[in-house]
Amino acid sequence: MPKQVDHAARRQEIAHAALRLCARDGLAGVTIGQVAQEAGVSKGLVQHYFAGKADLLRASAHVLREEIERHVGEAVQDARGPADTLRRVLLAIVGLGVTAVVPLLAGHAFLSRAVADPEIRDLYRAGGDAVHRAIAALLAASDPAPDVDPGTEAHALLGLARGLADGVLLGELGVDDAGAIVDHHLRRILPGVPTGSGSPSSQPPE
Amino acid sequence: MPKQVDHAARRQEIAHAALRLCARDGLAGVTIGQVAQEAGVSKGLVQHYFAGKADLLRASAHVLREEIERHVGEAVQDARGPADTLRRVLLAIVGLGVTAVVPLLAGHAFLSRAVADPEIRDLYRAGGDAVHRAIAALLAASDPAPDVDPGTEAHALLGLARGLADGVLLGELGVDDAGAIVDHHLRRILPGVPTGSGSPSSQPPE
DNA sequence: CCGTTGGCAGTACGATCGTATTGTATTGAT
DNA sequence: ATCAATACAATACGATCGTACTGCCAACGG
Repeated sequence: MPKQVDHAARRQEIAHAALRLCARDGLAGVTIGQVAQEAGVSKGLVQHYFAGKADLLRASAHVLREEIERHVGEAVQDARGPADTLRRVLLAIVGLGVTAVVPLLAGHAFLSRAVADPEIRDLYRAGGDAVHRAIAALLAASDPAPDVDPGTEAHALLGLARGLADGVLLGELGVDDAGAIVDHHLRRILPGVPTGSGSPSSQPPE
Repeated sequence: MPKQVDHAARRQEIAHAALRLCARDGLAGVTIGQVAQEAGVSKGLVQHYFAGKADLLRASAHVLREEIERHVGEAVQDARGPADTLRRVLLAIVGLGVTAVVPLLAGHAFLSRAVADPEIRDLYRAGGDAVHRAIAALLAASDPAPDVDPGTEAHALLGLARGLADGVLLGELGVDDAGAIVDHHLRRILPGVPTGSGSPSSQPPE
């Protein structure tokens, strides 16, 4: 047996390099050679770990999803109750516009590829549905206003967060502004919770 | 003098072909040759009308913006008052997910290019700001609830509409669902206006 | 201790890209 | 009628792409 390396880890490293390139130059800038250079390995090695460019792109899309889920998951880590969790999830999505520009940008780039690639499209759908279900469940557990339908409101919340993230990404508004909008919206549909104190996106006044 | 043709019109035709390709195959699928084939002209003609690929892409981005503005403009055409206009604008943006998939998809593809190309980035910023200002003005003229700040609420509205458009594009929800969400949101901040009757996106019951 | 297996780099090759160049047809002014 | 300018097509060319192929080195099993 030869030297053993962590196959999955190597694939992740290379996929990460691909995502970085994707965010920097767009999907068109993602070539095998560029990816190899960005990852600091040889072109041949990329071939060794990926069957082809399509395989690399698919793996990158998966890594991309995991990356975003990790970001959101970290933000939720020490939440106090479902309402706070919901708030943190939405703020995390909005915050992607600054804290995770690479995944967000790469996500947009891949969106145009989701048209041609059914697997990536399904990945998007599955990811979106999962977030939607999670938000709806969180919403239902936060004793919302009586006229709020969790499923519908979850779509509104998710849409709002995604749209605001894009706005932040383009520099149209700041993260704080977007966060305030989310909080304002949440306060309307969650009458019971207090005004969102202890913002998780900025450190408290110590 | 040689045969005279409408230079601008020819450029628009070719740019439109580029946008169609962009929506179908993503930005990576937009090559001079493919664009020429899609437009039904020779590769040399594309060169004749565009200084290079970058020029073609820039022009396509401009055409893309005009296309979206045209779509929204048509939806607003026979609106009754600022509140109705605002509603139609938002529904038009949301409706892009089905009625103008090509511009919307192409827009996403170009977004990743806006990172590398300052001109396209400025185009995005300018377009977003213009829509934001328009929405804020419409909002202020619709006698909103007293606790509504037009500028902030415009960001929320625009974000919501954009996010919902993406959701519609990905098939997460239908246009009608998204439209209902927009209406619901509008009803909350515009207490004076009646429930949005006469949906402009679907024909009335005759 | 050695051979086989897999990590890894380098090169080769056909296809395709963007662009430069050349050629031809057409039209309007002289 | 002729000339010049332009629309348009076709080809050529260098660069780069993705992929295939070859070779070397390291390390575990026997």
